Amino acid sequence: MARRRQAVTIKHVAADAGVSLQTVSRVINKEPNVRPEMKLRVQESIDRLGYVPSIAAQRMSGSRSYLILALNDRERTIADWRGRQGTDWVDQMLLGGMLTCAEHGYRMIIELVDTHSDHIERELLGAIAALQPDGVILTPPHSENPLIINLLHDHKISFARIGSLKAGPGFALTMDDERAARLATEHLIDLGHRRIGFIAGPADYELSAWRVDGWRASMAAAGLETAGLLAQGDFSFASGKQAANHLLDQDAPPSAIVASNDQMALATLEVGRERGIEVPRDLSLISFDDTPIVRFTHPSLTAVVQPIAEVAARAVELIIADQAGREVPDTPIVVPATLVLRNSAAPPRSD
Amino acid sequence: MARRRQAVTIKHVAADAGVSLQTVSRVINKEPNVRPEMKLRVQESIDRLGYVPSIAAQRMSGSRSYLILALNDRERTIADWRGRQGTDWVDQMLLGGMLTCAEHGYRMIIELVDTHSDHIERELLGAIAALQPDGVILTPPHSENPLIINLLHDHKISFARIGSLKAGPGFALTMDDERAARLATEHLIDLGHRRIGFIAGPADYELSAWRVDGWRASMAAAGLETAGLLAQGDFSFASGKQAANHLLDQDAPPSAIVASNDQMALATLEVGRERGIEVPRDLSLISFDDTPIVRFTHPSLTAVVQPIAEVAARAVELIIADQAGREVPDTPIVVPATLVLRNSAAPPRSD
DNA sequence: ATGAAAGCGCTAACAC
DNA sequence: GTGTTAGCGCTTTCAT
Repeated sequence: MARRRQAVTIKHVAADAGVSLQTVSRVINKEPNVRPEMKLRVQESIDRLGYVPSIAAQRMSGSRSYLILALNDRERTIADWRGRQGTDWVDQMLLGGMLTCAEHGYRMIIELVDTHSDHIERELLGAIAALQPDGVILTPPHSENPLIINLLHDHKISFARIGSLKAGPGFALTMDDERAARLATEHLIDLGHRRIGFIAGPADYELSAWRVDGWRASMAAAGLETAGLLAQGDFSFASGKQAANHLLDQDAPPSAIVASNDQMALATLEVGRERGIEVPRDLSLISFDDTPIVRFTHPSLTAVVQPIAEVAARAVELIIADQAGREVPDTPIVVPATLVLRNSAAPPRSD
Repeated sequence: MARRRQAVTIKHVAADAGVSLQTVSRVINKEPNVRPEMKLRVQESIDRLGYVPSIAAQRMSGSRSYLILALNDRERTIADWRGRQGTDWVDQMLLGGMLTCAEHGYRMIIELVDTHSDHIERELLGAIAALQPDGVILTPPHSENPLIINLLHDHKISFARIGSLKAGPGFALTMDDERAARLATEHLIDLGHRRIGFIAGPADYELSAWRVDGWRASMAAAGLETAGLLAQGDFSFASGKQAANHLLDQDAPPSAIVASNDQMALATLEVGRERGIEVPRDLSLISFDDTPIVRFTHPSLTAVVQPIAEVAARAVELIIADQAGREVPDTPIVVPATLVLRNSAAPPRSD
């Protein structure tokens, strides 16, 4: 409504310090070719006047926008928010990403995009045109979407791909899902389990396959069968119930199950309850994600912890380093997941 | 790094449609004085070219920034994120706020500010200067902070105060905490409780007092004592334990307790467990907030549900309406909290 | 109803 | 090392 102009502009600072706009600009952007005393004088004026550069104006004249976009899947994110099941993926992204942004004078903006929509391109172009972000963070299931990757690459926008191993444009960051699945599986093997079931995530998440790979690898290394022990889920509670029932309906049901996410683990817990199977006495259970609620279920769940905040922080650092023209590694950054032991995994019943 | 210019600008559209910049601008901003046919022609060019206005440029020339800032308390928000206790305040703000923003072509940016710091003013001015937001949403405990309110008012920025009843600059929105506390208290009274304890929140949150008021009012209306039944907490788990112990140490301990937030309710539950007091058999418990975890505790908690998403959505609508010069109500918007019954409240033991 | 010109705050390119 | 100039993409005036 109100005609709002910047109260203190670079002009005011320049006048106050008795220098040219350019010199002020140089000080702001920490550019060379300013005598220390000049720099000091300008900085004093800036502080005294409380001057803060306008991002819009900076962006207009072709410099950075100091904005980093974090892309998340619209459908799933909204469903998580609505469902209020404690999924704190976005919060952890903000914790790691936003705080790291702030350290460098950047801001992070959460942006939701449709996975399956064909106007994903239009959506993204719209966001880019409107905001002109300096960088973009891709999260599963978008991290290896060729449409998005090419678009970002063509626009010469720095971007990070969380949950990806692929080389190519953009920085890959991974929590090493394959290793995480091995961690979980091996823990169960160590406890004495021989038949360990696995509930997989949906195929449009690359990490789903990696987790299955990890489980397969551990089983193979221990000389254990996997036939009939893999069930397909889609990360939803309903699919988890179906998968758990499928596994437990077998003639030789598993004595332990690893679920690819918390919702499906919760579903497995409920299926157990329905069937009179007690966890962990009759069935051991390990989940992926370690969202808050799994600490409050009965029993609390042994789980794979995803270091989302840490990964988001690293992603932001990579983008900013790239923006600054600094060298960035071109191999995937690995921030390994860990296993937290709680009360849902125990040795199998010796019957 | 890369010199990134807008791919498609208003100029391209103007050229493509064979009209002046001004006409395109008018179409974009839905201004009057454009013949329908012109409008159509321009719109076609816009669609074909995939043109999206640059927020930075719009902002530069003195119009809106289409940015709304959601201010949250830095310390508490970060603690919540780190603690991973399932607090989903920010998520619910995003759910209601961001989606409503999107409907109107706005974006929401989460901003953290220090409550107690004296550079709160500098911080806020910095955010305003850098981002030039069209609106700001204040959340407790900032909703009635005179420093912030005056600053925003002086800058003629539309703002909403969530969890406030005060008239004055900015739009007040409330979940009617007083009524919510009555709801909880009366439910316990209806169950037959006579001695109902209350664990209050910290004084720097206005809503803390309102909740106490509600409890007092209900108790008084039912002719019940409140002496010795009020304990002070600060929303932390630790303070909740202390408060619960204090209440239960009395000669005539309460048979029911209302806690001003989930953490303190959880703490009360734990204190009960430590003292061999079973909920709800020996002690009924109602919590405020209804964050995800209280559905998974044993027993699950009867709780006051805060319609945060709804309030955030309304706040955004008010700001946008104000921006558009539309009339906005100057009385507080009330989005009442509700009570969800679970398993932590039952009739008192008849001993 | 439409167009032309001026300028928003800042930086890049080029002078000095 | 520092200043000057010319835009960036858009919305305001103000003409027509």
